[in-house]
Amino acid sequence: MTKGTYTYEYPRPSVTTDCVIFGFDSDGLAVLLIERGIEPFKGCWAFPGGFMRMDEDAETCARRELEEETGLKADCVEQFGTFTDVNRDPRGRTVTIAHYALVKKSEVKGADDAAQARWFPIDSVPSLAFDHDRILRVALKALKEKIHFEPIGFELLPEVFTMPQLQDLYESILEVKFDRRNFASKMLKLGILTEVNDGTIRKGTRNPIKYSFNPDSYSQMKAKGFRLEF
Amino acid sequence: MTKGTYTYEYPRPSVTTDCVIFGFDSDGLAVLLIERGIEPFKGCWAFPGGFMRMDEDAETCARRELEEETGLKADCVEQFGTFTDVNRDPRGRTVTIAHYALVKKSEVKGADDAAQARWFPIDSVPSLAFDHDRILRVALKALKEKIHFEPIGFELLPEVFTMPQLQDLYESILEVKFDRRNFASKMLKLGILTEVNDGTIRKGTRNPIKYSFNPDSYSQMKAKGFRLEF
DNA sequence: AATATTTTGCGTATATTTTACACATTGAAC
DNA sequence: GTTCAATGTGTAAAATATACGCAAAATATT
Repeated sequence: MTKGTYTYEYPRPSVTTDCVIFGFDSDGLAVLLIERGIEPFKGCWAFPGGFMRMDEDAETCARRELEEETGLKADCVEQFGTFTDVNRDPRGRTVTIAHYALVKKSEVKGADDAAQARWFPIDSVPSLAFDHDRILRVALKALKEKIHFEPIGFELLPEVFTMPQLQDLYESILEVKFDRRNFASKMLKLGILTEVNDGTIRKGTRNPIKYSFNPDSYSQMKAKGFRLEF
Repeated sequence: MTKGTYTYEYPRPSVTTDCVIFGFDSDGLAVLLIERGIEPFKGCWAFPGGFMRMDEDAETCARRELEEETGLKADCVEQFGTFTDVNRDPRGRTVTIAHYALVKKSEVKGADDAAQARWFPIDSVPSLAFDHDRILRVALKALKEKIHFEPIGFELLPEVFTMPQLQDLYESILEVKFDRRNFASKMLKLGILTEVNDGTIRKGTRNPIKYSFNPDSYSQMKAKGFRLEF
């Protein structure tokens, strides 16, 4: 990106993207934050993000910033809102197109590359820079609504997972408790899970059955029209 | 808005808002379009919209442009997506924050003030300027999803309406047919409708009962937590 | 004017879905 | 070894959704 002088007849706001990165493991839902090294809000935690280039669209920008700042490549990146408050950035008028990214925390290695990146459990997120507190609230709301219609949950789990893990995930995101048996039967009835035989013989019921998400069944199901209610 | 010279170190896209205006009457769902008087896309139909000022947020901008170009003041204006394709505007890099506005078509008088504004039934919309075809598709999808959770439908009806009208509205937006009796009982059971006594004595069943939306009951219901499924 | 048709409200029977819940098995904890 | 917690399976009851009949009167038809 070339620094120089760009002149316009009317003033223009800066356009940035921000990325709310959701991860999930046995400790529940978490978000990846970056500690700001410079003013404003130096030392505060914030979402990775940055200025949109003239030759990239918003999602491309969000993915680029995500990788630059955290080393992560997410499969699922989606915009959920644009934040335009006049005073949201003390440096000057800036609008940000906010995205969420869903990553398999189990596969994340590079997150530690960026020394100042850290996962925070969703209920232990500190006060954030700019209007990022508000952005996080909206992101969570968007995630909750989205999981009712699309199986985004599977983006957050390892390739192979168990029914209790899947239930934990839904319960973490939706902040409700389900009956174990009803959840399992409902989920299996959807027909988008494939039982994984990893060679080991399941002796007791104590060690759970392993499943993987079946994208083919899902596309079929989607084509027919369906409901994914929880 | 002052014209002049504004210089930045990095290039910036223009930021606009666009407004997909939905209206409803006995002919079904419709959108209000503006015929473009200048290039590019001169003579094409498009959504009202324009450049965001430095002292207004996106929703304020959308409302302002809406009023300037159509004379309408909508109660309900909400952003549903930001469109950022690199080549979406031939004049230069522009991102637009798209909103939908819901207006009571029965109360619209000023729409004809703008000579080149016209309502189009939703299934007779011509090919639009810029990427507005795509924006309309996304707007309709957003509307469909939204009506499942919030009673936005009432923004589109007159203050006083009948059950068949309400059903027509839901059927127009969701593109499905409901059983008349089941729809009515479901809707009444929500407890957000108030029967309106307009003095006239209802003799036959042929002339329908008049209702109005009760915002108080709705807020109560919302506070308790609820589902608005159709 | 007489008759047929459509529109509206109300209520009920049936199918489907959701919810609540008990027990047997076995790994883990002590 | 004994206790505890985690997992899989199935069933009965409750709630909800669906399908549909009937009567009254305005409107359309002849």
